[in-house]
Amino acid sequence: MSANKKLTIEDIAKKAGVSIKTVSRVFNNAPNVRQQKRDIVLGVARDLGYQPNISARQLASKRSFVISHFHDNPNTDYVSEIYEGMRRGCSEEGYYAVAEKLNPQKGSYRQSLLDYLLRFEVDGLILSPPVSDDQAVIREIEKREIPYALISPGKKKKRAINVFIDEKGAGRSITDYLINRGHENLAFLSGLNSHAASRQREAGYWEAIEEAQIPKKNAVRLSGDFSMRSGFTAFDMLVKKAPKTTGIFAANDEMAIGLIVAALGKGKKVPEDLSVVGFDDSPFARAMWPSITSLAQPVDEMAHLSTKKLIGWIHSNILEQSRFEFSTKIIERGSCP
Amino acid sequence: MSANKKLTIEDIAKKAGVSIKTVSRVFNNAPNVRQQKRDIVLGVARDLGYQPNISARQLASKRSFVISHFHDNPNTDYVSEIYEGMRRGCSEEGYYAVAEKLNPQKGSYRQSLLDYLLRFEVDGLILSPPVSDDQAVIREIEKREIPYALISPGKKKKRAINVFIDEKGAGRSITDYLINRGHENLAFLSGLNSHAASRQREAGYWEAIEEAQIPKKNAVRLSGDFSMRSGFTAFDMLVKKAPKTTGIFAANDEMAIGLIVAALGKGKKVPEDLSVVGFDDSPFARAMWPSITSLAQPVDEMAHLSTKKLIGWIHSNILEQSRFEFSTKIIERGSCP
DNA sequence: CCAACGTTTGACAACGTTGTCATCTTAGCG
DNA sequence: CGCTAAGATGACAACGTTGTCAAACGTTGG
Repeated sequence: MSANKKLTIEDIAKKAGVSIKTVSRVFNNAPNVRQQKRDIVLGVARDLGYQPNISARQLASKRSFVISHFHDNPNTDYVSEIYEGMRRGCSEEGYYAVAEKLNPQKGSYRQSLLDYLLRFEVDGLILSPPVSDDQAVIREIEKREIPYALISPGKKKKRAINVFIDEKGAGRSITDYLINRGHENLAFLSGLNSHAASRQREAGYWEAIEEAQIPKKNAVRLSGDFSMRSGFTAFDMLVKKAPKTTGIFAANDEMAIGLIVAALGKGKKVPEDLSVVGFDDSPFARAMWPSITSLAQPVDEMAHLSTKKLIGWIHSNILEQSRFEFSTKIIERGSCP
Repeated sequence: MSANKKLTIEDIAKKAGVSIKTVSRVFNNAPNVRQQKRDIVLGVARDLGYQPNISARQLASKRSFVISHFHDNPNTDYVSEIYEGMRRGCSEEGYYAVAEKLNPQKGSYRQSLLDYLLRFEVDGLILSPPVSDDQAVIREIEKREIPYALISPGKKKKRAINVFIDEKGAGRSITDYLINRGHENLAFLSGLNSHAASRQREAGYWEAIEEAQIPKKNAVRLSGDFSMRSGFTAFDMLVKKAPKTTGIFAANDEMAIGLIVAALGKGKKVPEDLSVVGFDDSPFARAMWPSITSLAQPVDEMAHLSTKKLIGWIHSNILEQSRFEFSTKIIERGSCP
């Protein structure tokens, strides 16, 4: 239990009656070790509480055991959920998780990524939106043959691990959710059009509208940019363009909050006069009052899986499966019960 | 410029005409190296673009070159600002920055910290509220003689680096700010009483009230818990207890938002009927509409300084100065212009 | 001018792993 | 039953740095 002294591979080897190299093989899941010995070594290691020394590994193997997450996303909740999933995956495999915020000024942004790759020799990379859609960055990574994973990419890449949700399906299910609750006049509040995800969510919206045979004139699209403020101003637009609207699907929670605040300010009641569904299930969706019904994606799980698969790829040097789809869930709350 | 090959200490030694040990001494700022040689070595290293290999250092010196930030704070904006400041400081000094979220279930929380310390052998620790106020945790750290820094601790510790703002002074200046704008009926919306910072901010509030000779009956205290929802419900309390109030000081931005949303819902205008000042200058203070006047603390700078001083302490094994106070600034925005 | 001491320098052995390559087993096959 | 090839194992040299200790170099005071 208590690890007083520093254990080395040699202690394990001695106690297990094998050479240090065999112990090394076991810990690296190397082939050509008899199952019997493998079990003995693992048993001894567990009993003594042995953990391989990361530095020595790095030095001898010339690998860094560092996985880095590149992002350029002002949404710190999203980013830290990814970090948490990564950290879990890394710590299970004896890797370090590092997060690097890219300088948002275009131009220098790519340069800083390249500098970073040069300096730290990472073993694997995880990219999340919007970096996961930057083809120039991806090209550089592929040129260097660094294994990488894309979280929610607009375009799935063949030589990468792609982890994503069915954005269009999610858009459909939110819209269906509103329709099932009797709303006949709907609005979609879009995010930045440059985000592929927002466009896909919108496609799902229209698909659901069509399928439910709701007249096109009873469904509108408001354009936003993912910011709270754009949700706030979208409300004025809504009043002007489609005052009869009762059900709103916002492409993220922040816009939903902005819109709700604007509506409350104008004396509308939420959800009685206006029902709103958000996207992302951010902490604010919970904290807000009224709390916000929102579609949750399992970001933590997505990051965790990316990490594990990435490490698998690094170890085996083989990319076995490149696409992993996750399912989503609508969390019912006050803004659209 | 371009680093094609891996440079080692040996390359530098050869080119500078000294032994590798001397190069090592230069890079570790070790004493007893003639200034002349020091300059030569540094010059050669700069020309060739040499960076010491972290893993080899770790292995030989038995230091980990890892600084870890322990937190248990749901406010991801705050946490990621700390991480960013740390990361900057670490990368300047060739250290790794790692963030570890403690399991918030009491009980297991301390155990997981201890497990972590055992497993990863960090060189230094940074604690932020509320962990920075957990005396049991601090005791364990001191027992192990690991250099550590406290960000905004309730109690400053002698054998630690303490980095903080003048919470009481900040409370005073917000209150003065409201008074200077002509408000004669004020309210303070408190955070959790267990947070020392909230109590200190409140002390500043009362001090300013007293000094401005505002009758005690024109100043109230509403109790909240830092959550948006508690701000929302505080508004009802305000209407009941002190309907004439026009100036509000909320102990954080989330409560300010909750209160504003409630006020807007009841037909009050912000800032015309009700002026609100928040605390923390969180991203939501900017994003909200109306945007929120808030007191900003330089969290990033505080984390950066902590990191640098911590590394200095680790290197010299001497804690030179233990207290660093930062100044704050009120960012004027829509909710109290 | 020399002894005595502090300052500077370097040779070489750690540090705890993995890579390489040689050797020893084992299983399969004629 | 012997031979071969593949599989399993181990000895030992990397990996790039710092720690240790001894040697060389300066400086000071007598």
